[in-house]
Amino acid sequence: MNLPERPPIPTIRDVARTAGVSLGTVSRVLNHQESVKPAIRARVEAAIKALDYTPNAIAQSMRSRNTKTVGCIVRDISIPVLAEFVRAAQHELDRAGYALLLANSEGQRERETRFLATLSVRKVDALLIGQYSEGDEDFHLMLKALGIPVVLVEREKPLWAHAVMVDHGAAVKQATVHLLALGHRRIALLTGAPDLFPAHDRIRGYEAAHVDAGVTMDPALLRKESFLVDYGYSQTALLMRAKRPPTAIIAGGIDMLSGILRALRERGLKVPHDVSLVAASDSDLAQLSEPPISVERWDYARLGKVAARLALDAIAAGVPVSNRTAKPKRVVVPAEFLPRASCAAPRAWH
Amino acid sequence: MNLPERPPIPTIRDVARTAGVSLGTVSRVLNHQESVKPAIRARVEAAIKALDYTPNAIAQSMRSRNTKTVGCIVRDISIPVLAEFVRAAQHELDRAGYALLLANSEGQRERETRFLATLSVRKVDALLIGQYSEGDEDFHLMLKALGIPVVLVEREKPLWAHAVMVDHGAAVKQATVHLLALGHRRIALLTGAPDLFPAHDRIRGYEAAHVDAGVTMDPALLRKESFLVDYGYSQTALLMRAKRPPTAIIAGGIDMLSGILRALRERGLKVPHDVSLVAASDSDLAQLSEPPISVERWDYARLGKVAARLALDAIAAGVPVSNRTAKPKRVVVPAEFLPRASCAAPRAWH
DNA sequence: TCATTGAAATGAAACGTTTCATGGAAACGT
DNA sequence: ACGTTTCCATGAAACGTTTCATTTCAATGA
Repeated sequence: MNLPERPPIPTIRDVARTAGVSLGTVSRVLNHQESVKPAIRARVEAAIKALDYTPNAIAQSMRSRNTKTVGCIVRDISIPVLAEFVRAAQHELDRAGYALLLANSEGQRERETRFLATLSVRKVDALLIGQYSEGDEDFHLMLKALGIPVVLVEREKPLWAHAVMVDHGAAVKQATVHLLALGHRRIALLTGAPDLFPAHDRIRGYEAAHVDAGVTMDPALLRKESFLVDYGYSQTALLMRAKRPPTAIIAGGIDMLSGILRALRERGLKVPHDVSLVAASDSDLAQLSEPPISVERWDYARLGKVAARLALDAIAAGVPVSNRTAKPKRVVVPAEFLPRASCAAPRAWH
Repeated sequence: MNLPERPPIPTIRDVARTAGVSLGTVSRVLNHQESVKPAIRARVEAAIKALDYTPNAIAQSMRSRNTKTVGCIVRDISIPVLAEFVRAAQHELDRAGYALLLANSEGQRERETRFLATLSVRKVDALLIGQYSEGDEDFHLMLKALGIPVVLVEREKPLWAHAVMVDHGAAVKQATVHLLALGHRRIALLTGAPDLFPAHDRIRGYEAAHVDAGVTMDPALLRKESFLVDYGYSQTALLMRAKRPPTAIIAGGIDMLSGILRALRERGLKVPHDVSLVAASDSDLAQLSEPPISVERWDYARLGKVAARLALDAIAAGVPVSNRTAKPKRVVVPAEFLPRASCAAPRAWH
């Protein structure tokens, strides 16, 4: 019978006993590295080695009231740009000894709130989140109630939170300017609800370019209801079968490109012959399409790294909320328009 | 001065006091739901509501010695197939009240071992891992030392661990049969080191198809050193400039397609005119390429779901390792070959 | 030489749960 | 009415740390 008993995991108490010192001393050797005589320190370290002791992070968290863990809620980890974000954030957190607790909101408020509760219970030290909607005051209160630093990803509200965002406005403005210069006068922009930062920032760039060029916009070409790939598909299909279709389409959602391409293929439309195209993020698909697709591009990994750094800094700075000295930090990552063969003069000009 | 003091977070003790019962009773109301009189239960629940009490997960973990957390180490979360895996796993774990702690190994043994240590210290309840190398005995010992259920992802060793894998052998065999039937006699397979399951399983299918058809293989066409996209690029370039290039290429790495396409483009080679092509996973790129690329396909999300289920079941089953009654479970997710226009008869036959 | 100091080490008290050995009361059989 | 069982509820003891008020002890100054 007698099962091969797994030897009990040594505790700090065992270390203290082995080294012939007190608990407190061992603890000080482990952490603060404060005043402890070299001779004693050596004894303790020898005991640690001998027992192969590692501190129990749970017990440490229990007492010290921090978990060295950061939560992360993103819309969909399977979107390459977001995956890259998570990857970079995890890397940076890891370097600081922090772990990443991940969840997909799938763009659902209900999943977001549920996960917020989970994170609250688990006492994570900070939160990275790209929320479902920016306007929801109840949700802002829930965030505040967490009592931990919050770093918004591509969101501006609530105003008290830190945030990291991409300069979509600049990139889309460049793209629009480029298309206008090519002679396009009917440029469609497909993006999400304008209460979300990436949408209204893109719209801002889109409108600014038109205004600068003195070109009036057709409101029917500004589609602003969803970032999702299916929306890219359906709106492209809709627009291209309209009486006056656009001569160019700017995708304003990071994973919209495939939907748009599918819709165009199904109607037998050629890029850029029938319509010019700009995607909202670079990807293998954009690069290897025939022709290659122009894109809005930024440093995806940098976004994650910056978000992680904001979180770590805020944790280090201590009590964040309701401390009026601590101004929220806002970092805007630059973005640019990268023209490729998918943009050409509209057909009428040929 | 006086800062707006955040009201102290209520503990189980406060609940007990408010409800006028003992700690143990509250605990029983919260967990086991064992015998506790309806009247008392109601009092306790009222107190919980009144105080807006939520149990502290850290303290629970401390005492109950489980963290309701599962660790996950993957090569690269930014590879869509793996992202989908993680997403599905997280979803399934979440349904069971478990959180997912994520790390990228980036295919480096050093990062794997470091993260293993992190997970050990944090006392996760189980681990999902696609290791860097299968043969490493030291690493197997480290895994065993964790003392928790381990679910291998696309790996077979160590033998005592649970595992979930994809039936690459069957899919690649189908693909090879298809190509052979089209008349191809020089089919290249680009894959990873054969000590890793996805590589040797694919090789098995590749060889089986050749043997069945009585076609002898050219060992020079079997490239088995890496799953990485760069390897796809370099080997394609190499093979296509050889004296006797292959007439078909099978990608044996989930993110290799873009590298192969790039190499072909650079040499001005057309698919399927100059070379037929099969990718190792489906993707927007494969579907929207001109022509669409044939793929090995399986249910990516299912893989993650199954892995999570194996982990949860193993956790529920209790002490897993060194218990000879508990046989490791091995689940093979079916895969199939999906022919598209990228496969055609070799040029000589035209 | 003797108080005085400061540094170094100690021991006990938290942290917020779960669990377990008790205890008390109600319900039962005789 | 009395012992026995059953059912609920209790209170204290863990779990493995950190921290803080003490104690110890050697070094310092007068």
